[in-house]
Amino acid sequence: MKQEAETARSAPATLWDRTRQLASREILETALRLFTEQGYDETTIAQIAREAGVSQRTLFRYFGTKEDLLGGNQDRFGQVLTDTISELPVEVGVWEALRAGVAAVLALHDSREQALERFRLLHNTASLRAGWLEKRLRFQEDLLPLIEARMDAATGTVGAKARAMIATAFACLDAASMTWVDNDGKGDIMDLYDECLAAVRG
Amino acid sequence: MKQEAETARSAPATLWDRTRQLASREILETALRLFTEQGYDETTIAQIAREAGVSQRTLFRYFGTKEDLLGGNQDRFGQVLTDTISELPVEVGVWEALRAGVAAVLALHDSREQALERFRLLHNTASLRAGWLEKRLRFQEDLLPLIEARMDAATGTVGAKARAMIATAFACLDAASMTWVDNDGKGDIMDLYDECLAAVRG
DNA sequence: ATGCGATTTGGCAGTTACTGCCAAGCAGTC
DNA sequence: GACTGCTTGGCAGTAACTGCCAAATCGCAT
Repeated sequence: MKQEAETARSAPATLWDRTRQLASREILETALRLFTEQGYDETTIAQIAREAGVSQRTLFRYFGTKEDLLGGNQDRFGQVLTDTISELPVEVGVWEALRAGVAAVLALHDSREQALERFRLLHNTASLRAGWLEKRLRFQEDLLPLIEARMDAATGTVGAKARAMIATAFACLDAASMTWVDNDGKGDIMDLYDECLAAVRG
Repeated sequence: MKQEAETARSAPATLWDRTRQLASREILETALRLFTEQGYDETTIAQIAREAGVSQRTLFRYFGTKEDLLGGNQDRFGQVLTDTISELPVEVGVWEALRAGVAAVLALHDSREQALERFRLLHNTASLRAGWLEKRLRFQEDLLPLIEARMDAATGTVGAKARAMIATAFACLDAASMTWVDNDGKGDIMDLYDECLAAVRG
């Protein structure tokens, strides 16, 4: 759980780790292929396991839930988000900080095409949307102290305001990515984000 | 599906309907009691059915999913939301319209205590939050045309901006209700909502 | 009140995601 | 080559949910 740092590319140490890595990739690719081919809900774990050549039990050991099979492990998003913002100097305002966080997360995708495919899958599958929104809510809560620190703690309900601002940033990201998908990936998401935020802030 | 209008209080027509109504209430109350007593995830359908004196199969015929057992059928929220906003004159601005919609939905709760209990359950149960957020997203999409109509269609990406504004309103409602629950229901939610929106649009 | 037709109910089996348990297999070490 | 220990696979079980069929129940006409 710890040695899979950044160095894992060239020194797989033991054969075991190498096999693990291989199996992991095989499963992930199979899953993603099937998801895009026939849809998320229509693809069963049994099918993925069968086509990837492993048992269901093993599959669940690699990826705890069906959602984890989407790849680009989403817990990392939260990590990058908080890291990015916490590394910013305190002089940076709330909105700039949030924008930087959003940009950092978006930069995590390998390619424009991959991002588009993921967003499309996400926006078109109810069960996925639900899980994603829930996970994101947790990220928002993690961000709370970081954002509160950048507000003048004069007035009383700082928590509520900070929550609202964070949630608004994500709301703009949602609106931007939805529109982006609707336009088949034309233009830049961050531009759309800025446009959305501008519309909200009057 | 149609005769359960507003008149159903005193004229249950046939015995069947009366029995149905009774069973429905019995199931709902049992479910809500168990949910608040031992938590949503820890309560099984089997237990609810057993304690309500019906078979699981029948329970699922009354309420299609476990979430439906929360009561205050949430599809009605979306209805009230769109109805309220669509009945407003076009001169009313976007933010006022959204505020009116939010207020109307909040007014749907029977009592402050009931609202508090529901919000508490919602905010403390991950699986419920996920489902609720998803459902809400659909409401937001339904609202889109209504809100777009109130914007000057001058600039290009009206859809994105409208989505962002709608989502922001809900974001503020979220922040407000969360804070409200944290404070054990002290104060008025709409006041918190206004505060949040002010902070965002600051 | 009796019987008929329509509806509701309950039980049973099956599906899907997911977990615990235990035995068999295989990498790495001596 | 035998031993140690991680990994794997199979099996059973759970929880939400659905389809199917037979039995109980209701409403109504006779």
